[in-house]
Amino acid sequence: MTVSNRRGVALDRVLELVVVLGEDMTRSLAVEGLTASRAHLLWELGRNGPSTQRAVADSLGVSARNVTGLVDGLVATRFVTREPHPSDRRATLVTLTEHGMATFAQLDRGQEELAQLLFSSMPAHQVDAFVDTLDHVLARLRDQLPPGPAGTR
Amino acid sequence: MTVSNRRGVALDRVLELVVVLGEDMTRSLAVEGLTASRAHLLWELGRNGPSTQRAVADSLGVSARNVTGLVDGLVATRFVTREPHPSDRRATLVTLTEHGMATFAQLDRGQEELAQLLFSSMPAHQVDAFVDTLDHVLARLRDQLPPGPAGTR
DNA sequence: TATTGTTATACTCTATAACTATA
DNA sequence: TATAGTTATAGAGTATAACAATA
Repeated sequence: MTVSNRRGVALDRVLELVVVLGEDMTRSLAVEGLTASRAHLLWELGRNGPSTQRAVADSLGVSARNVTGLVDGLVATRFVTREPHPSDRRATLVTLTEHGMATFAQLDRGQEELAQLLFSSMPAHQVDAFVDTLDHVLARLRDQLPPGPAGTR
Repeated sequence: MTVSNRRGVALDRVLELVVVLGEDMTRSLAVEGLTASRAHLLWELGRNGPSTQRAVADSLGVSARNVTGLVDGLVATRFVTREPHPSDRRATLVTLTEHGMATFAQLDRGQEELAQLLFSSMPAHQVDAFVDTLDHVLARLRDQLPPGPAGTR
């Protein structure tokens, strides 16, 4: 441990959680044939329905060019299709295929299962206290952050 | 929120923390002229001292080829140098420059400051309870994980 | 023979800038 | 004139495989 006091230990644990959770999700997604970025896009489509690439770029907080590449990849792997926009011939509506919708549902179920795995054996009051502490930490982080644009969500 | 119950909320907060903390660290590192991967390498050197690329590859859990590239980048930006290994002429010792050492010290200080920012206004018992909960969550995640190699730390 | 690090090659994610088609 | 999405170009991170130098 680099920081030896109580608060340093807390931060160390948080950073460890970031690493372990990231590895866990990357592994799960790879099984579905997805990368983290593509899964994020798929997730937005599952929540918002068919979307223009512009809307996707804004919600993910990445460049339009990047979205072109991500959609190319998801089209090649049959998760989404590009459909014509009904009223704007410049735009395309990125749309989940059956496979894409099924995968979205599966990711959603996986998240529920993960929540159960992590917290099911914990008493409600402890979960609530944990959430309160996380809210506190998130508020501190946001206070420090620049008021810039940054991807929503 | 996709999961509406108490435990789903807890997981949502954790995932949010992962995102926000990741953005915060990426921003801080960019100021120093580092990427996350290069900072990770620099961190290992700061903790372990001069190391062969093979040792670095093992501690980061990445390929030897990747380390060649990361070290190339850190050499170009003057954070490290490649020094001959005293007894093995195949190997190089990746070594922090003065600038690299100063940057490592600064990252270390930054982590302490972050710990203070996040937890200083919190009573000790709450910090302890938070750490206990994180330990519980980490244990659950590890139980589920494959016993594979994976990068340490 | 085995190991260290490189070159060769390839894929993903990311960005900016220039350009086409359409609003 | 402004917007949606593509092509062109570029850099970082990642990987495997083949290879050279050395152990």
